[in-house]
Amino acid sequence: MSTDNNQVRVRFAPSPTGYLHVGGLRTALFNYLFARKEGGKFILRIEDTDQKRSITGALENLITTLTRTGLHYDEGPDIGGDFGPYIQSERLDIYKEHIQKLLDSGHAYYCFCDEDRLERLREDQRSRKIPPMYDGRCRNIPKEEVADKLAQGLPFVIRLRYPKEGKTVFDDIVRKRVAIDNSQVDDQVLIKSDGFPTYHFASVVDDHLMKITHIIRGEEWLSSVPKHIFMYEAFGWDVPVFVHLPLLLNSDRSKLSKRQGDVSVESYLEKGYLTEALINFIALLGWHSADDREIYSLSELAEVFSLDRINKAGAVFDMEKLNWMGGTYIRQMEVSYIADQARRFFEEAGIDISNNEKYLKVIATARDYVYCLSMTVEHARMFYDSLTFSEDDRALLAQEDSMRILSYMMSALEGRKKWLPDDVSALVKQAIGELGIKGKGFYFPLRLALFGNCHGPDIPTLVDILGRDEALRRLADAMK
RNA sequence: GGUCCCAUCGUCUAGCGGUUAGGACGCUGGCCUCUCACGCCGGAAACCGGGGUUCAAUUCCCCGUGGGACUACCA
Repeated sequence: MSTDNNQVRVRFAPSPTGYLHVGGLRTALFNYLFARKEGGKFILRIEDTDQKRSITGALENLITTLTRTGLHYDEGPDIGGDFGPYIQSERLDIYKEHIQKLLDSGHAYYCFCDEDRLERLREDQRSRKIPPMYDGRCRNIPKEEVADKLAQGLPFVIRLRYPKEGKTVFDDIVRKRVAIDNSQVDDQVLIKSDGFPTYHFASVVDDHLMKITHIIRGEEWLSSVPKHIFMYEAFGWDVPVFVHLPLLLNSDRSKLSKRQGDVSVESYLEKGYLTEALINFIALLGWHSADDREIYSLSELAEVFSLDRINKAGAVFDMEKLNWMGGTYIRQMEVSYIADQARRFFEEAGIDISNNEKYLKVIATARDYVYCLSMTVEHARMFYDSLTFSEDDRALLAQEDSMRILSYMMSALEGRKKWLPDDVSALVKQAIGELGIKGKGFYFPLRLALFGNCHGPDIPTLVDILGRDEALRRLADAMK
């Protein structure tokens, strides 16, 4: 597994919080697409440096979900790679080694302030309307005093000694040139009192060691870039290319959150949105090709994707359009593929689909009505469960014309064992002619008897799916 | 509050000085059809405001307004 020096290497670095956020999926997707487009490597790294938030099973779930969406990575915790380990909690020694360098060079310092003091400090600053920031109390403690406190076993954190003068100017592929005053940048905690690194420190160290060339992540990180650049330079490392993606938004334009609907990829998968549709939809949030085309497979996206067509403005996650795309995909894919994907939903619902020929026909019909696979079950029930009629339904079926239609159809169907759709079609025409009942007057009672609803597929399709015997049974039932 | 980012139909977006401002979702009219759905055809719908620059601004610059993000020993 050799890597040449200018090969693109990107990473998706989620923290295992229990589920994969759709915003995370978008970030993963753009990283994946860029890697594929450039013939580079896509790496999965787990950022589990917050012990308080670590959740058991979250890692496995994350990997399963990512794999299900087809975003296969080249290196990661479960498959390894040349730059592991790929889980930050397993890299503590590496961080320890690197923080010492920063300590030695004076780019970082020990801080013994406890959280109470920090909290009071922030409160005071807020009330005085000044930006809440560390006041630098421990910035210049003499070496001997530090050694003494350490020897006493006092709890400490390690902070970045960030310069307060000047400004940091950097380039971002999406934002172009960004300038931030150094006075606005805090002395970020790099190592927490539990010995774990914070995001800022761990990601800089890991991105360098893993030879990451492009950091593609959400816009919420934009304002912390100066801290990161400062660390790269303190270590004497090359600074990677930054690509800050526009945020995914709720319909009220706030950052997409759990409170306003489903944000977990799993929940969409559970409802049976096709991963192809979900990926395609997500790809169009913040990125667009030069032409008007909108339907792309994952591999097609990888061919046309480019960073310079990423938008700046946040994008509202619009369920209506997702649903449209879901339906479009379900109709566009092979029936057999949809049938395979939908199978588990039928099994969960306890519907016997062992008759595969029938099942395929049911799916072929149901897919015109749905945008996710779980919906096919509801549209298929009429073909499997026995029908129930409302009072109004009963009243319609009991009408004299209805009875004439049903008994006519019954005796006709009984007359022959094998009925092809064309034959049923001809029979229907004949019935209409002989009974002198046409249009809805004819079709509604008949469809109600066969399907349990006046609205739905045409009669030949219904008979074809049900089969002659079941159709007869239903006609008889409806006449009771 | 401070800093940073952003701004074309309701939503996702095309546009990179001169266009009847294009497409998609949704909405809507029609066609297909016994109905529903699918599908097809059409319609309404946008350049946040004010200054500049320019022969010419949706497009470039500035200010304003609005929205968002960040402002933790969370990521």
